[in-house]
Parts: sequence; structure tokens; C-alpha cells
Amino acid sequence: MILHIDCNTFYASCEVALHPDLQGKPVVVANCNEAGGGIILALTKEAKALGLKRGDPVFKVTKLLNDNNVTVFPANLPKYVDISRRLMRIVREQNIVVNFQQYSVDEFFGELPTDDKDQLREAALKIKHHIEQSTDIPVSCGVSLTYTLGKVATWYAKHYPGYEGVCVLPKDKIEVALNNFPIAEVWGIGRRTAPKLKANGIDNALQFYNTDERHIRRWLNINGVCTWKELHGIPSISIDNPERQQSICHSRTFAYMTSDLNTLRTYISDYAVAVARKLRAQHSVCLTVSAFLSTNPFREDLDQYSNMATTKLNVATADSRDICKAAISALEEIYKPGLQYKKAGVILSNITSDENIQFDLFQDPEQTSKSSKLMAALDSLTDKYGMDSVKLAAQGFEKPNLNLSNFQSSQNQSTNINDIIKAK
DNA sequence: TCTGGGGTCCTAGGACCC
DNA sequence: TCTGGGGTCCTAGGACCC
Repeated sequence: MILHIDCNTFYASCEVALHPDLQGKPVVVANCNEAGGGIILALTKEAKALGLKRGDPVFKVTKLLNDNNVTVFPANLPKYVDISRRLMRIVREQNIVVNFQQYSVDEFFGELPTDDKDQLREAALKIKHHIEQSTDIPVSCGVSLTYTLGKVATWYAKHYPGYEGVCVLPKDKIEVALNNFPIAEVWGIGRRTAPKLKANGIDNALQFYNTDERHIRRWLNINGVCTWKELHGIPSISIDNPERQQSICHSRTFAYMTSDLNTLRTYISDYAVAVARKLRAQHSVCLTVSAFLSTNPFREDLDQYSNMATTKLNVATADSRDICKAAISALEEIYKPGLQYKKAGVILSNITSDENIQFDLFQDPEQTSKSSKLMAALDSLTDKYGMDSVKLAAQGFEKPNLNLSNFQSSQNQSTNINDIIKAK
């Protein structure tokens, strides 16, 4: 049987775990980046009770936050990733779950080697309590025949307090469970597909389950059929993590809009350097570099435009200079003067291992080895002295600041020795 | 003033081949 | 008068996920 573990309001729970005095109080985590603003990413149930929702722009709910003394944390992803790894390690050490795997920063799947309903519930409760005792992160557990049904079970574990955070969904209870399950909540059925199904008279998961497979194939794609099979208890989805990412992206929304090509060049250069660094961190090279731009979709009074261009390289590379050059040339391809730009980014794709690079017929292999030495030096300087210690000239020495100046990041209690919690 | 960022997979259509 | 049939590969866009 499949076990699904889902951390409750994960980012908010991490902050509460690191600030025990906030236990039982309204806490919100928002991804305030250098551009300020941001949206609510996670919130405790006390914050939800105030009417706050995931996705609310912070500036729209500032009064509500202030009036109710809500603590707002800027999101600190590396910290949450670190806590998630600890959780993973803790469960593996417990040796109850087989083939335990991370699905996302706050979700995990594994297998429990029994069919007995009581034993399953007991095992899941044991795991849940161990996690909570070791990390202070509350979790919900679902157990069923497939990943998708496991997530259905977890939904019940979360929504019905009687389950005490653990729901086992055996084969003979699937139809009952699906009958009370909104179609839009099914894993794999998103905001576009749910209305399409509703138009065909499918409102809940049981109606979807009872629909002929051929109809599903016609209305949805092959993934829809996989979801349908999973609901029938037939495993059809794999969650294996690929060895290396197929694309790497870095993008930012600016606090202030700009129409200036030179300014955009310097920001795109920053992003290109950032993605190149991520690429080298996973020992990869890429063959294509894309840049994208978009205006502010919330400003209906302004002309809207959004576009992306891709530059192909002759030889796969992880050299910041090549990637930056390619990103700038892609930017120049899509840039249109006279528009107010709000967001830009760089995406790397066609990614392969840096161990076997196919050279250009006329290229000097010496050059590649020089490049990787230079990049290694650049990375170690950056690690030691910070992101801006060594820069490409293209990143600019002085550039218009499109971000807010009063930006403050949050503490790294679990990843930086200087931020470690002091206990008295 | 202020509305995120980072991924995967599938498909239709176009370009090409013989 | 009449202009086929069978493939592959790539890409942009759209769906989904967290």
C-alpha cells in the first residue's frame, strides 16, 4: 500500500517550529523578494480563520495583517528545503516505510508492506508522531492503493478531525470516498480541466471514476487516463526523480517597470549568471538559452506584451559568459521599445552531463578546459565573498534599481551558524 | 508602491525525409 | 481531368504540479 505524507501549511509550520512563541498564533509566509509586495504562500490555520488566503497579494491585506497582529515572514526556501531533508532522513531512519521518496518540498511517498487496515493505520500514526516529535512539523498521512488515492486519503485526513491526521483508504471504501470528493481536488485535474468535466456532467470524483475510459481519453490527454486508472487502484504514475533537471529557470518580477533596453540587458545578465551557476552546481551543460519578458498584466491601462526567444549554442556549455551572451541576444530579439516591462527571466534547456560534451568540429578543446577552470574559480570566489564579488561587465556596475531598497531577508536558523537559535 | 517562482509532460502542427 | 502515402523530428503553447 502507498503512504502519502503531506506537511500541513509547510512554510508557516517551519517558521512556527523555529519560533515556538508563535504557536497557536496567526503566521503568514509571503515570498517578499527584492521587489517587495509578493503574495501569501503559506499560512497557519489561525491566519486562515482571519479570512486570509494563499495567493493573496500582501499589499491588499496589509490592514488585515496589521489589525490582527499577524506575523509575516519572507519566504526562505533553502531553509525549508533543509528542514524537508531532515524530515526525510528521520522517516528513513525509522525503517517502517519502504522505498521512501520525496515528491516535493512538503510531500513524500512510500510503501507500507501490509494489507491489514489496522496495521496500516498504526504504522502511519507511528510515523506521523515520530516526525512531529523530531521536527515540530505537523503532517497528514494518507494510505491507499495508488499515489492518487493516497492523496485522496490525505485530503480526508486533513479535512476530518476524527481521523487524527491519518486516513487509510482500502479498496472497498474507494467509491464512498470518491463520492464526497470534488473533481477539482483530484490530483492531475486542474483549473482548466475541472470545468470541462463539469460541462459533461462530472462534478465529483466518483462520476469521473464511473465514466468510460474512452470518454476520458477523448476529453483529456493520456495523463487524464492515468489519473482515471489510479482512482481505480491501478498504479499508472511514476514519481521517480530524474538525475538532472531538464530545464533551469531564473526570473524576477520588478517592483518598478522599465522600458529601457540597457537596464533589461543588465538584469537579464544577472539572471543568466544565476542560472549558469545552478547549472554548474548540478554538473551539467546546456545547449539552448531562452530569455523572456513581459509587461504588467494587472495594468489594464498599458499595452500588454510578453514573449520569449531561444538561442541555440554550437557546443553545450556551462560558462556564464556564453550563457549571458546568448541570453542577451535572445532578449534583443524580443525587445520592443515603448513598453513598460515588469518581469524578465532566463531559461536553460537541452541539459546534459558535463562529462561528455560533443565538441564543435572546429573548436579548440583547450578552450573548454580553460573555461571550466575559470568558472570553478568564479564559483569559489562567489561562495566565499558573495554573489556580487566578481561580475561580468554585462551585469553592469551601476544600474537603475528596479527593486525596493528596504528589502530584508529572514533568518537561516538551520543553515547558517550565525543565525542559530540561542537557548537559555 | 505593491499581484511569485520554479518545474514536468503532452499534443498539434509544421518542416523535413523517401 | 487527374497531383499519394508513409514516416520522423522539432517546437510552441497549454495543461498540470508544488
